[in-house]
Amino acid sequence: MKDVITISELAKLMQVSVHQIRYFEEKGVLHPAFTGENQYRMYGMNEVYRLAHILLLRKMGLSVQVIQDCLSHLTAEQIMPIFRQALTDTEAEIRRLRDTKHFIEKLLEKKESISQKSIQTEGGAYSIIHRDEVSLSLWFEMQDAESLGAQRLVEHRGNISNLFEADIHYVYNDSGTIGLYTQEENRQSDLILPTGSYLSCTLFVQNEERIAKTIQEFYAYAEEKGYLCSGPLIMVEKSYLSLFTPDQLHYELLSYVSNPEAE
DNA sequence: TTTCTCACA
DNA sequence: TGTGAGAA
Repeated sequence: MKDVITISELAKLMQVSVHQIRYFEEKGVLHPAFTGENQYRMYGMNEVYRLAHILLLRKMGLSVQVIQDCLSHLTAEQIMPIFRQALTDTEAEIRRLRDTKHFIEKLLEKKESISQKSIQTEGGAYSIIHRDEVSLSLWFEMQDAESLGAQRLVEHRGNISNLFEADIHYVYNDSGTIGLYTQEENRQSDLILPTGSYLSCTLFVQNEERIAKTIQEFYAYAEEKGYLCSGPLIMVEKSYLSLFTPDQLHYELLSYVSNPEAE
């Protein structure tokens, strides 16, 4: 009696699916020790080790084709660069996951900080906040808020990575144009928002038409409270916050205030 | 239970 | 690179 096991026993032993074992066979990397009269595949210790190796290499991200090469004809010298590449790819994957982790942390942080915001009015939640210096790079300029469409995004794509994952700053210039700025690491700085106090209004709106009205209300509020606003009006779009309320757009209006102690 | 095949993500 | 379903 030969010391062999069936495919389902092998699958259970190595914690893979029966399907997967047959798939490896189809690709030529793992063959049964022999096939019984009933056409059942039977596997021995050699195959157990072979499968263990295959699974290790799969874990390293190698394709089944490359695994086949490694386990058949390649020399140790030929295998080394393949493993070095696997290391490089793994490091890239770790960076990607770390970025995703940072994004999720930021998401939760922002959500919580907004929930705690003060003075709720009809138009939005107003507060005076301190902001550290922010360096922005110009993405592109447009004539008015309505001219931002999908076509426009496609035109200017490429200049920017991870669109909509980061804050997008709309800066209203005196000339009437609107500059779209992003906060990109190691890019040239086109606009510096100085450190200091800002009047902030966070708003969640169903449609964009509401925004123009809110901007008026924003300045009316500042005047009523006696705040001296200077510099351009900045509107920060936080599209990722819509993950919490998909039917609403999330913005923060900001204006530098030179007398935060007013009121 | 296992095999094979086809469709599908 | 696998998975799911169905028939034998």
